[in-house]
Parts: sequence; structure tokens; C-alpha cells
Amino acid sequence: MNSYQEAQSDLEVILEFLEEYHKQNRENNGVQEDATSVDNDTWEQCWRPCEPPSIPVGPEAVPCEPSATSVTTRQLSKQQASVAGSGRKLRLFHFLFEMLEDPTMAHCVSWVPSSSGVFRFSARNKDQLAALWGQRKGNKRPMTYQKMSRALRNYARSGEIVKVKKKLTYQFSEHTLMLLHKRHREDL
DNA sequence: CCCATTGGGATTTTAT
DNA sequence: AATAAAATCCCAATGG
Repeated sequence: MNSYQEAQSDLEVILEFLEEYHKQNRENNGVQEDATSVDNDTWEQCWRPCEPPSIPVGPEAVPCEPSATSVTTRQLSKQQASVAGSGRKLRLFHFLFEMLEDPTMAHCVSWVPSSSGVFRFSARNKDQLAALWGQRKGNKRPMTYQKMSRALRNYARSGEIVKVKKKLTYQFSEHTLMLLHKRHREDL
């Protein structure tokens, strides 16, 4: 309807990303902190142990988090989130993209073949994935698909991700997908 | 009718 | 310290 608006928000998003990315690049090259080597690998290791190959069909999808470590986890993930993922702060759609790229997460979320940027959650394990997201953010209360999908719906406003008619199915917009791919490639 | 999914208002958290 | 944006919580509506 409004291609002008779309183009405008495209530009905004792209510029933001470029700025942040270059900033981050400089910081990493110049100043070295303790957690410089924290990268995709590190946080993958963080959640992968909680993810046995066999799919546990838990009633409430409760991962592994004793309440005692919640506080520690929160602070740690805050720090890590700032440095990890080759970006500054991990946003929900970045996280989802990483999940989609990871074959071991195929039982939770996967690309819909012969479509660009369309992905679908597994009806069985969507809550598990959501819980992972919650852990990543260091939430005290476990994240659920319901809440996570709400965040996805918020993305519809800014156009990063849109809902498609099918159940549990969403779609990255073109530029979001492009950005994500670019980041991923440059990261490896 | 029940359950799962979706939509959206209100509130809280986080970054700048 | 204040503001804006993103994320979260909660409940209502819809659909199979």
C-alpha cells in the first residue's frame, strides 16, 4: 500500500544495523575484554546441553534452571548478550534466525521449503524453543510460545517479520532476511 | 465444548 | 535522568 513507508523503514533499519555493526567491529578489534572470544559457539554451548537429541515431550517444557542460578544466569546472559552473537544485543529475530540455521533445532522450528523467509514452529516443541529464548534473556519466569509469538506480532508493526495465514507460520521480510544472512556469513 | 492459536492493550525492561 | 523502543504479561477472540 505504502511503498514509501516501507522504503523508509528499510533504510532506517539498514542504517542502524550498519552503524552498530561497524561500531562493534571497531570495539572488538581495538579493545579486548574478557569475553571477546564469546561468539556463537559459546552461547550455543550454553543451551545445547539443555537440548537432548531425543525430544522430551514435557508437559510444561521446563528446561534446566534451578531458581538459585536464575540471578546469576540473568546477569551473565545480559553480559553475554551484549557481546555474543557477533552483534551487540541479541534481538528476538536474530535468535530465531540462529535457531533456524541450526539443524539440531529442526524439531522446534524450521524453514518452510520453497518459500523465502517463511518458517514454521513445531506444534510440539515451540514452547521448548520459547523457553530457550527466555533463558537466553535471563527471564525469571519461563518464556512461552504465547508470549514469544506476541513479540513476533510486534515485529509486524515494524515489518521485520510478518504473519502468514498458516498455523504457527511466520515470514521474515526481504531486507530482514538479507541482513540476517549477511551477518551470518560475515560471522563465520 | 475444549483446546490451541492469534490479536492487542497495558506494563515493564533495556538501551541511548 | 529522561525518553524511546523492545519485550513481556495477560486476557479476549477465533478456529478446528
